[in-house]
Amino acid sequence: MFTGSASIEIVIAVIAIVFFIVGAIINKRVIHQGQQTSAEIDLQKIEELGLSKREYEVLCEIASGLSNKEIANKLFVSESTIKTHVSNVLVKLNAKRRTQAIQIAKKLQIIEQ
Amino acid sequence: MFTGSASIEIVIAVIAIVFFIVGAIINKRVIHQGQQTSAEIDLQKIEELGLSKREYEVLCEIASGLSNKEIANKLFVSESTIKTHVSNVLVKLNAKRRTQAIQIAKKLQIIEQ
DNA sequence: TTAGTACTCATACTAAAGTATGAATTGTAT
DNA sequence: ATACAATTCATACTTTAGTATGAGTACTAA
Repeated sequence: MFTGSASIEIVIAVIAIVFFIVGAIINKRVIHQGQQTSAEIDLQKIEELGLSKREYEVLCEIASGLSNKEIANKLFVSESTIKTHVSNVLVKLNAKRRTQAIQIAKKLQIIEQ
Repeated sequence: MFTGSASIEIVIAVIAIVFFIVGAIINKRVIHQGQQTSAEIDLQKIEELGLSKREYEVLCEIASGLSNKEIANKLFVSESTIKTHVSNVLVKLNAKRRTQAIQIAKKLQIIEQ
């Protein structure tokens, strides 16, 4: 009886430890995969903000440090078009400046860190 | 015997699942703590760039999305002083604009991501 | 077909950012 | 004491950024 209940406890302890470790390892792999593959951009939040495809493109170029003229050249449109997009982005992100828009976008996880 | 072994298996299964989850949770917390603590700002690179204490301060405020006037108010100096600092920061980081300075500073790991 | 949305562009403006120059002050190292 | 770096500030200027408004085009859903 003593030996029996003791062996059961050991078995349980071993199982507990093994699965504790397995859980930790699997969790680590999942997180690392997540870090490598997805930059974790919240696509849903982009839609919630009402950002159009083009506006989001412009936001990303702003975050990469480009001027309106440079963005215009890159996207093959006029600078005035970019200004329109930028203004819309600022309203939708509730930002006063493009630098603030970058910060807000990072916090909302809608652009790369 | 059937009921006995079955109940033991259930207990073992429950313990396995519980410790699997516990292992995963603890692992996640450890990782998150690690992300919080390590900001990994390259102080040496700041010196190499020749950024002064005040210039670096201004750079950080730029990155947080503030305007020159807002930075001036925060640091209790005139806007013209901030403009001087900003110009110096741009030269030292080899940036054309403040948005580009933010990007470069992030790549050099001299500001928070 | 029509209403709506997204994208485009222009013009005209105001505001903010950035440059250039010169200068005064302070603390520090030689 | 003096040279030096850092910080501060101003004035004048050019360049970007951002706002406001109106309008044309294209695509899509009702």
